[in-house]
Amino acid sequence: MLDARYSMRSHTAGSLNKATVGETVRLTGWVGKRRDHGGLIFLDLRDRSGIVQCTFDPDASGAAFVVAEQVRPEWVVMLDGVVRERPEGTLNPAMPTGEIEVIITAATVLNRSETPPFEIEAGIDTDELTRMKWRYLDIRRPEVAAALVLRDRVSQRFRKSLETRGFIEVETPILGRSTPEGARDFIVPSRMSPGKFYALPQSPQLFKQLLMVGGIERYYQIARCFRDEDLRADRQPEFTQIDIEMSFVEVNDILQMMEDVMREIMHEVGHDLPVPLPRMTWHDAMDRFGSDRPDTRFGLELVDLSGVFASSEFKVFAGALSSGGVIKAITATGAGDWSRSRIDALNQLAIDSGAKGLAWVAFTGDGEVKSPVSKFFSAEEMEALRLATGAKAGDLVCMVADARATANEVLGVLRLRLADELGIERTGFDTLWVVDFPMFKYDAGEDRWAANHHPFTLPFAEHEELVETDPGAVLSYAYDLVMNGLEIGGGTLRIHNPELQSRVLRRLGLEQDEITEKFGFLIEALSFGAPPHGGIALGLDRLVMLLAGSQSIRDVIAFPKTSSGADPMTQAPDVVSARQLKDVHLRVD
RNA sequence: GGGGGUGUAGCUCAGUUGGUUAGAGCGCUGGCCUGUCAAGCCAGAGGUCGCGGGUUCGAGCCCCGUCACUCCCGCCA
Repeated sequence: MLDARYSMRSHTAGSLNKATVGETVRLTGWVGKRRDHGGLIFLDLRDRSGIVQCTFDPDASGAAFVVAEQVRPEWVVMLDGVVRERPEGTLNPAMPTGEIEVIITAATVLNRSETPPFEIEAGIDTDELTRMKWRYLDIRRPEVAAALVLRDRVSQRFRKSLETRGFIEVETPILGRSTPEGARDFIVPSRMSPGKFYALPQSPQLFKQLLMVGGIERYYQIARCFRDEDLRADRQPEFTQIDIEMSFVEVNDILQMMEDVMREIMHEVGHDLPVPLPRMTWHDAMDRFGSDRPDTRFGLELVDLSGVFASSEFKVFAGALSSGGVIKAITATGAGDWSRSRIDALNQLAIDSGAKGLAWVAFTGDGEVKSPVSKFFSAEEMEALRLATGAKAGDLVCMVADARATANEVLGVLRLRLADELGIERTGFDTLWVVDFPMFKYDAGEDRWAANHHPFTLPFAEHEELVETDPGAVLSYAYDLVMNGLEIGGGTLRIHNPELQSRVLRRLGLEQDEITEKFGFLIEALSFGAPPHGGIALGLDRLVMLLAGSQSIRDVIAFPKTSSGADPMTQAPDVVSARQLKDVHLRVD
């Protein structure tokens, strides 16, 4: 809370209310709106705490009145005056300070201001580029400042909650080494080691594990992370993780700790989080929602129709089933009378998402059945389809016949689109765990197995031997925290056995000498009595974005970057001098 | 790397089939005004129509290229 200590002011603007009526105050801040009535001037004074109306009456001070005539928006002023109740009929209930005003007796201009490129007030609709170019002006706007305050409260509460549970904050290096796997690294040339480079951390993953080997037992850090990948509304090249690691724990310990901490965070900012949170296996999430970060605030769940069409004459269905695939469906309640072009758009979305096409049956409001494929269905199959999907008149059944993973993913994309188009309202903070992720996923493009979370994830003990023989079947002690269909955190138990760690790295296609070269320090550390350990990292930006009700993490970052990774204010990135390049032994084309 | 959207006054936008001097609201400047809070009234200033090229008698509008912003796919352990 901003207060008047250590400052030129006696009070903050937002602190004035009926209780301070009669007090003589000195305020400092920025000039907002000015309403000049000729013989009387109203001026909104804004500081971080809020806005208060200051009234300039020549009868109170002729000199102050002259100043008020001259000041313009965003000038910085110091105002002396007396708080008083507003006259009958001039109260402003829309303003927190709307019951009072300050009659100004002396006014000092501390600094002048150019006319700002956009108006400094809530609710403006200005291009983000303009706002970013003068971000310091944007930050003066109450809603931007409020987002930063919210972010501060969340991180402060995190610190407090973790500190009271015996965690200590430890800083880890920003200049680290590049390791294979994961995102593209931001790299930093080394002056003292010609031709060699540091990498900025994608996360403090290995260092926090080494802190566990170091016996710290409970660590956390509000850590900046860097990934040189393309941006999105919820992705910036640098972002902040609440990074946590614990020793001597099982999955349940970490999830319970996180739930307790999350409940305290949410409480801090005025929301209830009922714990324990629901837990859903990755397999169930994919099967029911077609996503590993399901938004469970609405239904439209996926239904398996493989049984219904087990002996289908329809070649597309029969073919999918005979090659080990499935027929799955989603019932769009209320879409039965959609136009053909609207359904065609869904079909295109399905194709773009990897399906060969969308088979659909529309049950129109007046009891008709429209479908390009129903002619291939028997009456019994049609009836079974109705039963299995629960489709009624006015509903649209969308079906995908494909490999299970493809069918799930396509319908998962479709499900979200349908929710949008059907106007399904999604409010609140829908929070759950998705657990038991597969250890590996097959990268068809590179024809190799990749880590699903990261290469340090502990596989299920009973699946260890499958690492070599059937990697796709290996499940792992990995978990994601999902809120409103967004991954806001994720973690794993870690491998603490050096042999197992080497086996996993080999599975990922690394040669032994490469493992020794790039991960030798880790394997060696594990060989010196590494405790069982695990942890989690929360995306602070995304969490605060959701809490702020924003659509973009740029809204909750003080100085964000554009989608091309540039900062329009400082013009970063920029060229450097020939001398700087020479120092770090680089030549640029 | 690919796809969609956007780019006209400081800001948000309109701009017809290609046709005279490119408009509006807000903001800004000046004037009037003692209870406004989106103050009001009057007057005024303000334009590289993102940039480059092309078609045309003539381009904000059509074509080609390019840049920027934004959303999405790829990518993001």
